[in-house]
Amino acid sequence: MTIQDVAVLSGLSICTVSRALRKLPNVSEKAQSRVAEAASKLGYKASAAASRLAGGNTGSVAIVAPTATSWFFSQAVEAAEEVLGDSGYDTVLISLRNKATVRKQFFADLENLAQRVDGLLLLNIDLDPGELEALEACGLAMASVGMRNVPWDNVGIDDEHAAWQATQHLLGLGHWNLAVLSSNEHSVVTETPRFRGFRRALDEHHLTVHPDLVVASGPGIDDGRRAMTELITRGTKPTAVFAHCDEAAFGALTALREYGLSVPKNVSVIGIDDHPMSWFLGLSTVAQPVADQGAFAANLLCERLLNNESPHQPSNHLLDTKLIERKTTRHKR
Amino acid sequence: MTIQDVAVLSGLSICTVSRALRKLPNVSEKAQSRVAEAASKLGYKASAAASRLAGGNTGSVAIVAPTATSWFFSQAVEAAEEVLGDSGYDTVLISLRNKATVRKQFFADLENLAQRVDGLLLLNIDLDPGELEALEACGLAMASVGMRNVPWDNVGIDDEHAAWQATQHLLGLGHWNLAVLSSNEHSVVTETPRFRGFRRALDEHHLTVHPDLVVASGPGIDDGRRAMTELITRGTKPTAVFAHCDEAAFGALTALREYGLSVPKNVSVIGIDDHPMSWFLGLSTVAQPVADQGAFAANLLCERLLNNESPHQPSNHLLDTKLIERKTTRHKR
DNA sequence: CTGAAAGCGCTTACAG
DNA sequence: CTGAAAGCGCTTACAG
Repeated sequence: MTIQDVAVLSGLSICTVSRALRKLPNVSEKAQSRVAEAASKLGYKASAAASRLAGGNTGSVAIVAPTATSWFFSQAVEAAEEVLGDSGYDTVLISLRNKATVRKQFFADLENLAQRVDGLLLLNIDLDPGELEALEACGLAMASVGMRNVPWDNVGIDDEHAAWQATQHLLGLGHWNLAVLSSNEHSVVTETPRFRGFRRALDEHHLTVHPDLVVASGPGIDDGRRAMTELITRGTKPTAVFAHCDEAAFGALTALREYGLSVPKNVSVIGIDDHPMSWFLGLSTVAQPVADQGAFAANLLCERLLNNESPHQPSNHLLDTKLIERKTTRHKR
Repeated sequence: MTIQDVAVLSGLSICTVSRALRKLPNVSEKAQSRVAEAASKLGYKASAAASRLAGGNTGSVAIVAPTATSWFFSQAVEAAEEVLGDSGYDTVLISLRNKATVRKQFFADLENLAQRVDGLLLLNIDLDPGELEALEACGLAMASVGMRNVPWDNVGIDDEHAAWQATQHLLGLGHWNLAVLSSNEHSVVTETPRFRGFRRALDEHHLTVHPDLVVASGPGIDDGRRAMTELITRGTKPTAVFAHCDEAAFGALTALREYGLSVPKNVSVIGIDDHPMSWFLGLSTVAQPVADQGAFAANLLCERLLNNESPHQPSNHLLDTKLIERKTTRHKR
């Protein structure tokens, strides 16, 4: 079935039908409703291929994630896929698989991708200048989750505040000897937002960050375990530790257990995320709304796709995070 | 850039170029290599839209999953996406979000989907007869993971054997008072393969399944916890429990802890899957290769897509599972 | 083995 | 507000 069938049934030209279907201006209400009726009677849906070829849209958008296997990305992706689907878009999934080669290839292929999709939803991709440039050059509509200083709509959380909430919780419990498992990207020159939040909370209590109590940790359980082990073998004795994410906190829990330290009796532990396993493990944490971030960003992208004529200021939306006290944090004795 | 550019550069007609690019027969080697050279020099890639419209392929395949958020599906999806990408296909993700309405809509829209993709990779979808029919009618190439008795290539594991391995492990440890957290789909009339494996292992030891020791459990942590709690409050005293999947086992672990029962001292616990958290929690389990299943099925689908002329017998590939002893199973005292 | 021509189903100026 | 015509970039018979 083609647009021709709809044209015949509605008694109008395919050209008018085409316009009516896409709700373009300059179509009489009468024509509009006749077309809508005919189309729905026929169950007609325009061929994506034909419409694309003729200069229209592809009807699909790509979601690009550093990896598709982490709980964070799989939830964000599913939520985004839902809103995209509701707006009639197919979701093409592109995982960079945490590999530099895959990533490089993605950016090299961007121009080709641009002819297959209408927009890009980027999830937590740390862009270097060349990549940013390639993205801007490809002409696709964009939106992102968890990115900073990008020239398109973004949604995320206030990482500094989340870290502040976690740290403040520990401080409020009477702890003052705090360790931090800080993300790998952290360094003396470029503090991560979460580290900044940690430090700010200490500042407010007139405490200073002790260098011996900050240790780098990747985002995985193993990473957290290794970091915590290093902390313990250093001989420093924090009474509480703030891990930059829940999985790192899980690892810290393991290391603590391995060294016979009891949580929360000897040491309190808190993370950020509210990973699905955190409830199960009783981990105190600061929850971030993952599905909401994906859905919100997808909505922004859809809006952008619908009226791409109107240039607008890129917006940055920060969703609320929330402290969740469970069993790994306790008042200092 | 279009096929015309390649034609000019190679000094051949677009028609020959088209054939050469798709490696169709009846193209001289000389033409073939000239075209290949010109195309690579230009970085040419055919427009998916045009090629689709002209009766060719869409260059994309859809992966359909009951949900995209579980570790199993996100791993299978990522692995499949990798092999599809390597074969030049875009992956469109469709999550049924565990919802009947979404599922219904998917099947209703199948005909439209069929014009947007070349093939379907189905992950663990339990088909009713009508759905199977719709799938066969849509004319797409197909392959699946974890499905039974389907008229297309499938890859999975031998569930009965995996359950047998887990149960046999418990039995080998001297346990004979075994409980089972069996999947919800299990009933007296339709035993699940995993339950069958459990029963067969008992049979081989001349043991019988005690009805009081089998309890239904969904696949989630909560489900497992509820099921284990029921078992405990029933007053039955198994010395070992086999959970049909790791997450249910996690829940069982929680319930056991809540009732002051120590694992593995009082009770041994084993699951199936080797969930990413199982290592962390020390759960004994029977590992199944998840990424491999996704990748394998994707490969079968690609093969099918390449030579769709040759009709072939649907194959069913069962990948190996492997017992992993960790800390939740121990010899009966 | 190769090429000229028609056509896939839309959209986009351009007239009216 | 509406329609006739051209064209998007390929593939597919059909000749040669």
